[in-house]
Amino acid sequence: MAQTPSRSVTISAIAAEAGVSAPTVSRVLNGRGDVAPETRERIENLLRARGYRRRGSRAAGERVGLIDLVFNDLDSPWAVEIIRGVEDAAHDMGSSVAVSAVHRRASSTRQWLANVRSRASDGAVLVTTGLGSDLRSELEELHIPVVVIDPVGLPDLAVPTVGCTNWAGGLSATSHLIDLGHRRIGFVTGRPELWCSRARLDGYRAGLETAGLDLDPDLVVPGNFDYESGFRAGEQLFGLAEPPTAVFAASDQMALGVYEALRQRGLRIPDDVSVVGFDDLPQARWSSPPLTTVRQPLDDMGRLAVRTLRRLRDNEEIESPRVELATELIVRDSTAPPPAAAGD
Amino acid sequence: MAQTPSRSVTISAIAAEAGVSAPTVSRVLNGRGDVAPETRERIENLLRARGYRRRGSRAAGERVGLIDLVFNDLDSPWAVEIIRGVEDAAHDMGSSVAVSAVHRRASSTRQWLANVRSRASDGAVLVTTGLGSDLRSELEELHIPVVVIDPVGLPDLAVPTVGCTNWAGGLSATSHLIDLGHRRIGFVTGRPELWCSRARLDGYRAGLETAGLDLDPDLVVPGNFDYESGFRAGEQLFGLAEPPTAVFAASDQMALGVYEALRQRGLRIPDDVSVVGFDDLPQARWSSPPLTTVRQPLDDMGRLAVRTLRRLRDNEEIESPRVELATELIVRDSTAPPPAAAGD
DNA sequence: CTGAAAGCGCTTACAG
DNA sequence: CTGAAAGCGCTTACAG
Repeated sequence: MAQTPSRSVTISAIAAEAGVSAPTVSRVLNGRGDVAPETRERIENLLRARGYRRRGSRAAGERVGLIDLVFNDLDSPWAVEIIRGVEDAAHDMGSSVAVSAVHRRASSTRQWLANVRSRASDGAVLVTTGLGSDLRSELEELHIPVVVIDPVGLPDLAVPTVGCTNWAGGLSATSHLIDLGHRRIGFVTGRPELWCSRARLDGYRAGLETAGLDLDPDLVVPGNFDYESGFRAGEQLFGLAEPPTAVFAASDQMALGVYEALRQRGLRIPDDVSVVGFDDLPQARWSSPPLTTVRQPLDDMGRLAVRTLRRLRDNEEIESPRVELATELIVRDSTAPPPAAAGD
Repeated sequence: MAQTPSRSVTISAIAAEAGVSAPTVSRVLNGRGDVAPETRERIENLLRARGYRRRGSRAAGERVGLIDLVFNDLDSPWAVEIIRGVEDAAHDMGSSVAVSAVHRRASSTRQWLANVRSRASDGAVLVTTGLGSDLRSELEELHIPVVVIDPVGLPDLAVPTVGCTNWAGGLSATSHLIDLGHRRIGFVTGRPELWCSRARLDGYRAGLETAGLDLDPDLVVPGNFDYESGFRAGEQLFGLAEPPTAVFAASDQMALGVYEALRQRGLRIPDDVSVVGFDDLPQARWSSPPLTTVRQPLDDMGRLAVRTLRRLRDNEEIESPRVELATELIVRDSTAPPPAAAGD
């Protein structure tokens, strides 16, 4: 897993290997027009294969002072949390953070890679929601160390990954509701194809099991982490003949959707129904009532990712390719004993 | 206002001016120890005065492909909105965005400047909440073009600034409530030292005046844009003998604080009280009920800032040192006719 | 503590 | 379309 030192991947090295002169390679790099198509292709392949990166007059092992932080897109409500952590840790080592979103625009990734190559950086932190493994291999070709932050939890051991304990989080949220006296607890799932969704669901199951409760399949409704899906799930749950007295949503966004569904039905939180989320975005604190939720330490995950990047750069050992930080239940005002039990 | 081309601010130029050799300047730049203190100081001053920036083997006018985006800190709930816009526009011109927070840590700014100098960038977008004009002048010394995004609205003509129409926004929110039939409308102010707060307040005043309503000083309570201050303002307003039927808060955060104050008093939105915010953060859409608010086009402001930066770089004309983008009232579910008027 | 010399990585005319 | 030569911005030994 040690990075190829890439000491001598210079223009002239590439030129020698390609059997051309340095200026020709330079022309290819700078997109000048007048290079024979086949020469260009040969050189381009070589550049990729050898992981060429512009080094200007910098010394071989010198730091650039820049770390790439790559998102799929910047709509994710937790993006800032991660940015903050990454910026903070990077700042401590005198680096800046280049934030990019590679999105939908497919051409985008290509262009972005060209840009990364020309301006160089000391490493990349990828925030994946299925951020293409193709991107990862392309970056590998640039011989830039890569760490993946994975709030959605796809375990991939080919690359160091930072995540959080989704299962334990799901368990603690469920246990909290059970401890309050709830017996019918709804669950709104995350996107089923993501591992974190399964882990949270399994945590919910484990919580019920521990308490000797049966899982009622009607109470598990699918969501995709979005507000809207939470809203629809809420409508479905409270349209049931025997609705739950509490809902655990696998994201804060969905929990807020449940809030709105409850409000529209005239149900009060937590008097009539308790709600728990997952993430602890700032919004959780500012919702009305403030949301009880499972905190995912996104900023710490960002910090750890940067520190891991540094170890990779320095060729130090990485303890484990996958590190999970602890989640923590944050109890606020959206949970209370169920109405029936209140009279007990 | 045209930027000094800084064509020839090279190490050897500085060396010549300082009466030393190039290697000595290089040593100062790289923080090597063995330079006489007074030589070092002389060179450092010169570097600053001439705006030296490392250029490696890049050609004179060549782009670095990096834009700095500087926040005071990354807690501001609108930070991502701006990041998204800046990233988008930068991406379109093949640049990356280096996001930094200079915060409380005072040493920070110095170190950050050193880093900017060594890695270079094509320009800087500062997001100010009173981001020191000292920082701005330091950046000027680096001869990096600077544009200020100012969601809080300090007009400063020394530097190109992008803002939004705070006054018009305040007016439209107030008129909306009046049109619904409200006559007692509370206002929660922003931080009084910021211009945007005054502009929004004046928009509120103008709205009342247009409708021939008197301003009741009891209905104007101070806030500081934060959630907590909104909560306290809500408590104060609804502790009045004659409370308002609607509240216009100068930020979404404060509007959400008002939500919570109302919930705790058992008052319903919009049935009992209408609430309007300002900003249109994503949270506004996800609050319960979804918040009617004045949209501040933060992403567009970011995009415009980048485009202005490019014009500065290319020495093109800037139409105006201060551009204000239009705000827009977004009507959602937190506003309705007042309870009394409902029976009319 | 400082400079003359050599060298590195890259680009820019120029010539064919 | 390509290369030999010159040159630029910077750094690294080396010598004093």
